[in-house]
Amino acid sequence: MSDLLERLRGRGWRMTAQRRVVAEVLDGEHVHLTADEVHARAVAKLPEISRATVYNTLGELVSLGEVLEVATDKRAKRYDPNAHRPHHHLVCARCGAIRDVHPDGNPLADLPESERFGFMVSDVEVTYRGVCPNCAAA
Amino acid sequence: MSDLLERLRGRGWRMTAQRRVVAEVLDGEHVHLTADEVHARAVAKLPEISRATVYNTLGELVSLGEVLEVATDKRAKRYDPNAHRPHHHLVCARCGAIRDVHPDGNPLADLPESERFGFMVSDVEVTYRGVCPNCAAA
DNA sequence: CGCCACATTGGACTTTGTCCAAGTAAGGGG
DNA sequence: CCCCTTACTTGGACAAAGTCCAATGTGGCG
Ligand SMILES: [Mn+2]
Ligand SMILES: [Mn+2]
Ligand SMILES: [Zn+2]
Ligand SMILES: [Zn+2]
Repeated sequence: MSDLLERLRGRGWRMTAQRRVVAEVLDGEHVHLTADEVHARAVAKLPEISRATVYNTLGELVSLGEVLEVATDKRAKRYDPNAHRPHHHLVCARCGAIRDVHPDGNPLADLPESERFGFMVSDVEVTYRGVCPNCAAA
Repeated sequence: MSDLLERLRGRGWRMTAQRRVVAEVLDGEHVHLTADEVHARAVAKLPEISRATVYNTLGELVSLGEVLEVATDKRAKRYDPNAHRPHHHLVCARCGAIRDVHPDGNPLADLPESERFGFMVSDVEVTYRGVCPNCAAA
């Protein structure tokens, strides 16, 4: 994630403690946190960071394409730092656990012309739902 | 949609003016309204209907499987009365217009065992995004 | 018709997110 | 190395979306 910090510096961002902490929180595999979860973890490292700054920073990262917004649950938006490798999501319907997945095939190609209604279709988001091994065992 | 009212009566629902109005509002093709939009249209037909009743009724319809919740935008949930024919959605990124679509192929089959992480995968939701003809013209 | 379990209501409350005016500090120029 | 400019941060007010509840109303059976 320090490459992210490099890229941001390159884009003229001022490097603040707050932005460094948000970037740190968004590091790792299968990370799909809500804004408030990001804030809670950021506060653990930098107690005075505000909710507004977390929202601002996440919004900026999204508009730079460094982080994706995903709508896997129907409540809060989740922020996905894995923006550079296209992927989809597998969500546990019971506990909400989220995994990145890489299905075969190209769902864009599966949408025939007759089903496009004149739209310029550019993107597709696929969410698989099921029950994770943990929840199935319980 | 009067088949819906029949089915509900069969399930022991009391037939109230409010429930009839909500069912009426949810009639038609490509209908994907937010709860507040449902409420606004219901009020036009029955001015004293409350927001709480609209939320209650929508929730009941969803848990009976008569209506689907879809999360095509990242703001309010949308309610989809087309619950009995499986389909996916095509959304305009500019104006939010939503169309039902029926892609070829079965995306569930495209998720290899090695990408299932032990989940029992039962469902998949596909959202295509693009620009509708109207917005492209403007 | 009368009853009562179920349904509806309005408002308070929660969650998620946005906005703003005032204060703070990054970092380039001197 | 310090100062100044300007971008950044902050807390709190506000808004939108949704939940909950005690009081009230009513569908439909007997
Ligand atoms: Mn992801
Ligand atoms: Mn639909
Ligand atoms: Zn689970
Ligand atoms: Zn459009």
